Amino acid sequence: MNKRVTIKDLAQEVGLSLGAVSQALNPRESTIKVREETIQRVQAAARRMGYRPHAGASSIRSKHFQNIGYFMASTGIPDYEPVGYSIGLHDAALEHNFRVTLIRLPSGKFKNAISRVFREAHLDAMVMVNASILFSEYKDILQTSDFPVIYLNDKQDNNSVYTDDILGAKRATEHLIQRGHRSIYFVKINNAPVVDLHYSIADRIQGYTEAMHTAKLKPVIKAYTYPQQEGPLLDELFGRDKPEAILAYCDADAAQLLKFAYHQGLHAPEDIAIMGYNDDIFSRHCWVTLSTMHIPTYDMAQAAFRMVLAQIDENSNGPTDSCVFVPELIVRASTEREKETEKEKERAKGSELPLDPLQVAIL
Amino acid sequence: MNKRVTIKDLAQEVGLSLGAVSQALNPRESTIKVREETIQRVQAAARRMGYRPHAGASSIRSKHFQNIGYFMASTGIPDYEPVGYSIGLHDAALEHNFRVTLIRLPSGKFKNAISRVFREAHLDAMVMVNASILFSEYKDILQTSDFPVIYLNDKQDNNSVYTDDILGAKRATEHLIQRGHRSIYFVKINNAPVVDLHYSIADRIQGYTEAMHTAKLKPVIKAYTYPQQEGPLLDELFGRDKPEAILAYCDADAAQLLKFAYHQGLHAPEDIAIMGYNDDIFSRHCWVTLSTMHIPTYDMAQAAFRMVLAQIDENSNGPTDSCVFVPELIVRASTEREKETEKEKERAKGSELPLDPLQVAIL
DNA sequence: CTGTTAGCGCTTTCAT
DNA sequence: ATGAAAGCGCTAACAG
Repeated sequence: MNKRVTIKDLAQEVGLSLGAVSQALNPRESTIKVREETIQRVQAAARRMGYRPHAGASSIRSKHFQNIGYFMASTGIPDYEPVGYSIGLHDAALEHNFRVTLIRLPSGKFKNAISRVFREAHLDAMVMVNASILFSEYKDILQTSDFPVIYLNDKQDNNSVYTDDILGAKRATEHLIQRGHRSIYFVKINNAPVVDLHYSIADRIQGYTEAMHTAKLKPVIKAYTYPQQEGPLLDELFGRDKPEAILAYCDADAAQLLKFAYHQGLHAPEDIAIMGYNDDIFSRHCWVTLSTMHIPTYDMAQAAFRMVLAQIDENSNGPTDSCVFVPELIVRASTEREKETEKEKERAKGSELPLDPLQVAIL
Repeated sequence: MNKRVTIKDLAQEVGLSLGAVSQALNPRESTIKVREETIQRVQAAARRMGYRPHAGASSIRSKHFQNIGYFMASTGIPDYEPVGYSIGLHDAALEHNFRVTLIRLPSGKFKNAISRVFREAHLDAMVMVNASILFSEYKDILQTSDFPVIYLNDKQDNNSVYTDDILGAKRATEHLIQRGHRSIYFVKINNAPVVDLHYSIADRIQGYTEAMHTAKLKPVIKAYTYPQQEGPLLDELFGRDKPEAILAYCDADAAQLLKFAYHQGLHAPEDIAIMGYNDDIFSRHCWVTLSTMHIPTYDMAQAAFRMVLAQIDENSNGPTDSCVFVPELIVRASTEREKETEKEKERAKGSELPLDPLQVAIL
C-alpha cells in the first residue's frame, strides 16, 4: 500500500495553499475564487500524482456524504428483482456524483441484526423499495434517523414514487373488453384472502372493478392459495364455467395460470385470454408472451433520485409531493387472436439479440 | 437537522476522556484498556443520547473504510440478475460490519463517465461479477488502484470464485446419457460463432465433449444467432434428423428451445429432452420445468467475502487461491419421462408459497 | 483572487 | 486503567 497522495502534497507541488487547491479541485460556493488557469494546473498535477480525494475526510467538514442508501425491502432470497430500479438509481446518482450503498434486510443467521448501515452516519438519504413489509424495528430507526427517505413503489402522500395502478388495471380490463370478452376474472395467486399488503393489490382490484362496472359487466375477483387450493382453482378458472379472459394480479401469476391452462388442454389466447401486469421477465420470456402493463421502473428510480436531491438541496422545506407514473399497455401473444403479432416479432428481434451477449448468457 | 451527538459529548456525559470513550465504544488493539463496567456504562450512554459514529471521521485515522464495492459488470439494463450474489455478499458483509457500495457500468448518456466510486477513496476492496466484459479503461483503473479485487463468477488463478463448469457439463451430459439418449447436442443461442468471452462457454463445451467421448458418442456443438438463423435452427434441432436430447448452454437458451420445440409440435421430454444450466429463474418458472445444473450463487458470494477479508486482514501476503464450487444436478420435468416427478412437486409446494407473499407478488 | 488558520469527529500514541 | 494531546485529510471562515 503506497503512501496516499494528499491535498497537502498537491499544494506543495503546485506551490499553492491547501484552501486554494481544495477549491481548484472541487470548485464550489466560497469566498475564495480560483482562476481557470489555476484550476487546470492543479487538476493536471492531481492526475499526474495520482491524487484521489478521501471521501471520509471531506464528509466531516462538508456535512454531506454524497452517498445514498438503496434499500431493497425483500426478505429471504427472492427469485428475481426488478433490476430497473437499481440501475435507474445508480445512473442518476452517478450523474450527480453520488454513490449508492446497498441495503437489505439481513437474511440467514443474522436475521435480527441491525445493519451497520443504520448505526453509522454515512448516508445523505435513502431510497426504499417495497417499504410495506418492513419490520417495525426498522420503521422506528427510520423515524428517528435524521436523513430523508424516499419511497419507491409505495403509495404515500409525500416522498414516494409509484404507478397509478387503478388506471393501469382499468386500461388492462378495457383492453380485454375491447377484444370482445364479457366474462373476465381478476385472479391473484398465493395469498389466501386478498390481503392489503401492498397498495397495488387493492388498486388493481379497484381499477378492474370500475372498468367492469362501466362496461356493465360483473366483476369476479378470485384469490387462490397454491398448491392447497389447486382443485378449486382448476375447476373455477379452467372448468366448464370458465371465464373468457383473466386479468392476473402480476406476470408471475399470469405465467402460472398459463401453465395450468396448458395442462388442462386450454391454450391462450384461443381458448382463454390471460393478461399479466408489470412487464417483467415473466411476461417477456413466457412460452406464450404475455400482454401486460409496463411499469417504467428505470424512470421511476430516476424520479426518486430527483426527489432525493430536492430533499437534500433546499434544506428544511418539508416533504416533496409524490410522483405518479402511468403504466403502459403492452399487447403480446396471450391476448391476441394471432399467436404472435408482427409488431411483437419485430420487438423480439430487437431485444433478443442484445449488444452484449453476456447480458443473457451469463449467470 | 439536529446537532450531531459526537464522541466528545459522550465523553463529557460519562466523565471520561475521548480516547477512553473511543475504546469503550469499539474495543480493539490498543495501549489503552477499559474495564468491562466502563464499556457498559459508555455504551448505555451512547444509546441514551442517540450517538451515531461518523463513518467518514473514523476512516481517516483508522485507514480503512469498512466498505466494499459490489461491481456488477453488465451493460445496459439486463432482464434479470442472479440475486444470490448480491444477497450473499450483503449478508456476509453485514456479519462483519462492512457496508457494500453498488457499482455498475454507467448506462444512458453518461456511458463513458468514470464513476466517483473509482475516483474517490472510500473502498477497502471490491468484488466484481462477470469481469470479462470490462472496458479496458476500467481495467487500467483497477490495476493502478491499490485495493484488492476479488472476481466472482470468473475463472482466474488467484482471487476468484467460480464453478467447475467442465465437471458440471460432464455431469449434465452423463445425466442425459443415463436417460438412454445417444444423440445429444450442445446448443448455444445468440452468438454466431461460439466466442470465448466467458470461461463457462468453453468449459461447458469441454465437459460435454469429454462426457460424450467417454461414452463413445459423437459430440455435436451448435450455435445459432436468433432470429437471423431461425431457419437452420428449427431444421437442425427439430427437423427430421433431430437429436434425442439437447444440453443448452444456459437456462434462458433452454427455455427458448422449449418454445421453438413446442411450436414445431414437439414436447419435452417425450419427443425431445432439453436441459438447461444455472438453475435460475428460467428453469424454475418455465412452462415445463427444466432439468439443470445448480450454481450456488449465495455461497459463492460468501466465499468471495471471505477472500476479501483474507486480502484485507493479513496485509501484504499476496494473492489468495481461487475458490471452486461444484454445480449440482437438478432433475426436473424437461428430461424426466414422467412430466413432473413427485419429488419435483414436493419441491414446488415448498417454494411456491413463500413466507413473504410480496417476494413474488411485487414488481 | 490567494494564503492562513481553525477546526470537523475520530483514533492512536504517549504519558501518567 | 485512564487522560492528554497530536494528527488523519479535508473544508470553510477569515484576512489580506
